[in-house]
Order: sequence, then C-alpha cells, then structure tokens
Amino acid sequence: MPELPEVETIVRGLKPRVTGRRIGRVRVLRPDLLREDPEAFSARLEARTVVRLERRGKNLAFALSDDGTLLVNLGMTGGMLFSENGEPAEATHPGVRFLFQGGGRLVYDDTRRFGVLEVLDPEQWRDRDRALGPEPLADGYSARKMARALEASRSPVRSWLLDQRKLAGVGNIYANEALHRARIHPARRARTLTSDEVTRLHRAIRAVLRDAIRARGTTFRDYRDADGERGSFAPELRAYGREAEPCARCGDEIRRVVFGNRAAFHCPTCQPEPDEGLP
DNA sequence: AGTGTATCCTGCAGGC
DNA sequence: TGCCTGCAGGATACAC
Repeated sequence: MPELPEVETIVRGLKPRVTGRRIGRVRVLRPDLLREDPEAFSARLEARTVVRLERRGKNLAFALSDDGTLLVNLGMTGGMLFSENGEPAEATHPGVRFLFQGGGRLVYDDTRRFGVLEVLDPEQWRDRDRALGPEPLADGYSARKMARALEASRSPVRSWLLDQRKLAGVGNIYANEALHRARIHPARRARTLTSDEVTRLHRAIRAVLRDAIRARGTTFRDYRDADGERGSFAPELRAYGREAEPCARCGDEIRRVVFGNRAAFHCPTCQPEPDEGLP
C-alpha cells in the first residue's frame, strides 16, 4: 500500500508529534510483526527518546537517544496513527502501541500484518541503509546516475523500478504512473532504454512522486496518514487501476498485463510493446 | 542474472 | 443471503 509519497506524508505528520518525546510503555498486540520476542523489543525502546524521524525509501526510521533505530516497514496495509488522547479513532487492527511519557499515543495498525518493526543497532542500520538504492527525490539523483544503473540490467523496467536495491521508495502505483508519463512500456528491458527515454523516465518519476506528496498520497482503499486522513492523489492516476478506461493522452484503452507477479497498466498507443526480436 | 512461483494475512468485490 | 474465486500500494525465499 504505502509507497514513498504515503510514507513521506506519514513522516511529516508524525515528526512534530514524536520528536523529542520519551517512550514510556510499548505494548505488542501482534508479535508476528516483530523479528524478536516482544519483551526484548519493548525493552530496547522503553525510556528512550525519539531524537529524529526520517523516511528512507518506504521505511520510517526513528532515531533513538541510545543510537538505536526503530525501523518500520508498513507492508501492504500498515499505518502509523497518532493521537494525543486515547486510542486513534481509525485504528482497526492495532499491532503495536507506543505510549509516550506525558501523553500521546502512536499505534502501528496493519490489517494484513505484512509489515515489520525492528530495533537496529547502528551497524545494522548502516548495513540496511546501504542495501537500499538512492532516493529518487535527492538533489544528487541525476538522469546520468539512473542511466548507468539501468544499463547494467536486463530486467523489465517496471521490475527494475520496484527493486528497492536499485531505487528506494517506488512501488507498483508510481512505477506504472511514471512509465505512462514517460511513454515507456513496462516490459521494456532496462538496458534498452534510449537516453531520451531515460531522461523522460527520470523526470517522470520525480514529478509523479512530488505531485503525489502534494496530494498527501494515494488512497485506493486502506491507506491513511498519521491523523487517519485519506490521500487525494487517486483521481490523478493516469494508468494504475484504469484498465479499459481511455488514456488521458490519446484516448486509447488502458490495458492490464501481469508479469513479475504484479499487474502492470499501460496505454498500447503511447507505450508501444517492445519487439523482442524474432529469431 | 533474471523470472515464475509460493508465502505471509485479511477484506472486499463480483459472479452465480 | 451465502459461497466461492480472485485480487490488493510489499518483501522474501525457492527452484530453474
């Protein structure tokens, strides 16, 4: 569910609420969200202060006063809900509750429980951070850098975009949207993109992520921000979820194809099929 | 190296 | 109304 724009929206909402606050009690209602036992997890958080909160790819990283990091991946249906008084009204499947000293409650909520919460020591966090690709919205992320990385891969470009080791934060919605905006078929092999196409794709990714952040994310069904509010980007989607609807650019019918185990949406006219070269 | 498949889990929409 | 199937913003492990 949550991709870069959704996680960014949650982080922005949470930051002023949790930064500088000391964690009191941690209650684990759903131990399968963790990779260690609930007692150990809670013990590594209680009495620590959140000194900083940042987004890395699709993850939330809470920097703690003892140099540990609480890393949260929201999976498909995870969310972080904050309430100053009592349980957040939107919490339907609470998994972990963080009670702050002096009031304030943060609830990790997740219907399907594909999410993961873990406390990392500095070395573990450093390794995890290194394993992720660059941030697409970083100033230093140029079309040139992207071109070099694409050249090294024979994967379909949509699969490349979903690989968090190549680029951190893009998921299925925004991969499809960026490819539609850039007029590139999702199954094109990464290394076959022309330099014009790479330039368009680089620009399209950054534009669609920024547009979606401005709209506070896409709510298809589950996604809610830290206050339980929906994102408003869904009506602006041009390809994702629009099978059989007219393409906003040319009017042809958007098609849905499946590869890499995920649905891909494209306009057959604007995003022509790659000819894989007959024998 | 890349890709299809399965897995974790719940809820909802659509067909009959 | 009820039952069944398929599908979903993610990540990973496996066999070929």
